[in-house]
Amino acid sequence: MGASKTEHFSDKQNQIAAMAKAIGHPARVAIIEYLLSVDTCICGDIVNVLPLAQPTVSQHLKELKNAGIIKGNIEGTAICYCLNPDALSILEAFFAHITTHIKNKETNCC
Amino acid sequence: MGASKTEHFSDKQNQIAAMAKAIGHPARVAIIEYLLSVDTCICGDIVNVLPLAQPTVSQHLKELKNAGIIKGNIEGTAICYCLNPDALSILEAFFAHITTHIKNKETNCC
DNA sequence: ATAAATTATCGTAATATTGCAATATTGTAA
DNA sequence: TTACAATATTGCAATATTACGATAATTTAT
Repeated sequence: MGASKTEHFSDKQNQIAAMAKAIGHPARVAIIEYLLSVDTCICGDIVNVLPLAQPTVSQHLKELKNAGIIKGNIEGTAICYCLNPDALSILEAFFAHITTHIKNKETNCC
Repeated sequence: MGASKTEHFSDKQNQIAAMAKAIGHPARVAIIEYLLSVDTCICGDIVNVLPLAQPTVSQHLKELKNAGIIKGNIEGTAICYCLNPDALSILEAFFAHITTHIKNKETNCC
């Protein structure tokens, strides 16, 4: 089939999955790391930094934006892309919750 | 094409992406949450908990295992699946690093 | 040995993703 | 207006993912 059965899972699970999926590509990890490293965040820079063609980068940016990981504002002839702290905080909390609770488990059998 | 250009990115970026990708499906988020909620972690339970057929669940477990998110041991007629603290710590550190550094940024322009 | 229970694998269909060339769109400058 | 620069969209080919029925493999119990 190829289509996920999202309706069978909770909103929270779908949200975490959608954001994780958006980060699940090395180019998009690279974009996130680049946006974190610069203060001014113009997309033109990103195209030059990544080893991908401009339409491909634009597509990756679109997916990150759809998932809420980044935000973008029109800024004249360029576009200002930035990380979205809210989305990344949700992911941080999710993984912090997991690692905290793993430690408290008695039977880590494997 | 459909094939990611993994060779153009760093090992670290590929590792983060591979793990995030593995979590990028609501069924696999549900599996992780379930493994976190129980002490004994037998796969039979998971099949009953998820709204998916047994082969599909088995496939999701395989992907989580390939990405290092979970570990599995043969346990008689069942298989004991557990979360892998090492992998989840890497992700936690990645997102903690991001959220920490976002706060320190001066120009969050969007 | 046989049967039952549990998980994995195979095969296949439907759909999604990745990547890029070509082209469109939008804003700036002359 | 026209030309230029930056980003988005379209269209397409190659590949990957998702899901499940059928079947295989493995272990336990009888």
